[in-house]
Amino acid sequence: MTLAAQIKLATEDALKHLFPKVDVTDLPITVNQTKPEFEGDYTVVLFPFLKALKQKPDALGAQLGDYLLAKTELFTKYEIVSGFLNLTVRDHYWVYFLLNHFNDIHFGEKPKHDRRIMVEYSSPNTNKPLHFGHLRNNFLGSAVAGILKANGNQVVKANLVNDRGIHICKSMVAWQRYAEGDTPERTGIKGDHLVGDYYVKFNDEYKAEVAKLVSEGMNETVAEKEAPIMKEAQEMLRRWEANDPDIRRLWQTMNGWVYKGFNETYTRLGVSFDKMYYESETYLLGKNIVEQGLEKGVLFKKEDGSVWVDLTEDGLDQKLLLRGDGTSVYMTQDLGTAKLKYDDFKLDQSVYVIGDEQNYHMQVLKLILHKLDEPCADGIYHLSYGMVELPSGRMKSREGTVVDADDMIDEMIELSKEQTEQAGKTEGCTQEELHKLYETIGLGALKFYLLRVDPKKKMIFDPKESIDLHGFTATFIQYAHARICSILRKENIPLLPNNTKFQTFCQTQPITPAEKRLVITLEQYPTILEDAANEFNPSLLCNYSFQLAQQFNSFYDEHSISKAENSEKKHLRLMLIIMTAQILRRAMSLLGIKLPEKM
RNA sequence: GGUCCGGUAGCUCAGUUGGAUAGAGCAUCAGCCUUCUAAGCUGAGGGUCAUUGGUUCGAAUCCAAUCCGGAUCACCA
Repeated sequence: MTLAAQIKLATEDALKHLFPKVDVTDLPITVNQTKPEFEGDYTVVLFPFLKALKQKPDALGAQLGDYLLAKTELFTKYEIVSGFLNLTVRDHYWVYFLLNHFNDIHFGEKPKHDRRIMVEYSSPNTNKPLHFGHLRNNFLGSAVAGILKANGNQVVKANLVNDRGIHICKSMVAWQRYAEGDTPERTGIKGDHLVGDYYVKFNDEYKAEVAKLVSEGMNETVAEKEAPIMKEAQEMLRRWEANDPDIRRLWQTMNGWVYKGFNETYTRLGVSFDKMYYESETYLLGKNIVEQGLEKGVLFKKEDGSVWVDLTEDGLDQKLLLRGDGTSVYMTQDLGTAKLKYDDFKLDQSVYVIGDEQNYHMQVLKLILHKLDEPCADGIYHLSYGMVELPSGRMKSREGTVVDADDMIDEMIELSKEQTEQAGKTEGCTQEELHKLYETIGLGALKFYLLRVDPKKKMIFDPKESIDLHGFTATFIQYAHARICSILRKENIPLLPNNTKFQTFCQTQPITPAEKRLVITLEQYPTILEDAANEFNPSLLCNYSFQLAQQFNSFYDEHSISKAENSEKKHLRLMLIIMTAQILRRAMSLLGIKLPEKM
């Protein structure tokens, strides 16, 4: 149990004993870290108790403080400052905390239990390469999966690939028309980029054809439907759905190129999946659910035969689920896929990492499943994140303003190379080591940059101002870690200290403020890790790790480890930095960020 | 128009189950490498927490209204 939680319990216990006639169970007990300008480590806020207990702050604080001092071993003294009870924690506590945990690799993590959670993320379209916005999605999904796993959950990482539909046919049509048989092998272009180029080509051509028709006097909306290349794409979709072997073969070939490209990118990003779903295999699902809904009377049919759900009672509109001709819409297949996932893995929770533009869609999805009494409904959670925008506004592939994911990775690695060389840190390293280091720093910076802000906030990225490698960055954390490793390389670590000597030691020689700040932060890691899982929010780990690294740097500046005053002090400090490095490494690894031993 | 999300330092963001004088990073300025890695440390300046009202011992945080920005409300996916 964390210290804050212990203090809370002790306070509750104290109130019960001191005021046996008052029901104190509902009183809110707030335990905070004491502000640096006051003496003490943790603070109990007294105000909420005053009315119920009919007490003055000073009197109550004194009673509480005396009780806590007498009944627990935790504190050495207390101070009451205008309604706040500031408690000073015994140095013993911190020393024993370190002794117990400094070498525990899984500190803060929970043992495995059988709650099953699926995290669906990435979910690319196979008509174009991944862009900057996809990076946020991939890092978020991957990080959340890691965080949930560290909290003991059984996690299934899933990717639902959008591999069919009119947009895919557009790339195919353009390739048929203009590529003259070009392949990734022949052109040397990465498969997803090659296909993406033809998607762009389609749009250019389409625009030209529409313009031509309009110049010939056709109404624009009509022209948009009549453009020959669009009709070709629609015809191709019909043939695809009718299982035309030629079209299916082309489709498989081109998707194969894209997957090869995606896999290269995924490997570089360090993201992976346990289960792949393909829309070409799921897009017909959901009809039976709709039919059952009709039988139950939850859904209704209109005159033209189309099937709807009425959500007006929930403050929403009516929503179409099957067209008049019996074909599905997007929502229909999502209903089916939700059930499929649930049946495949017996999920307790199903997390969808999808942009906030689909908030409404996800709300409706969950609502409909509830109305249909589908057991998968309860577990659905939409991890909604804001778009990554450019200073000029949203990225638009048609206007060529997208920042390509592969380019971005290359740029970050190049940037870290420049900065490493500039800092003169390349000496004594092999080319291979340096290559690895640049990748670690570049990718780390990219991931941290995208994960450090609250997922639900949209973020603005200015490509002209490259991502910083100073301050609140992965580089800062990596650097602190490398410094620790450097010390540990030079020091022999006596793993079993003499306990009695240690006890005398920490009674006679108090730990310093810098040491205490560091160990207090170490002690809070379990709480942060748990919060990150509860809120599906990796940015909590970014903030925490940065704070920890910052505190290590101050500590490092103030105290020498190798030249500590005596061997006990040295040992204490070694435990401190070993544990710091370990937590940094674990926390960052959950986010997919590696920490080098030298940089 | 309905619904949802956001508005905190020049910029990017923490802080929102109500707690002490609102915090970081970047940028600006001033210091610190003969000493375990200066990608670092220490300090300074910088705020009407969008606005107004309410709730109370106490509000950036809760409630109401207003203003600004964004998303969404398709027989598209």
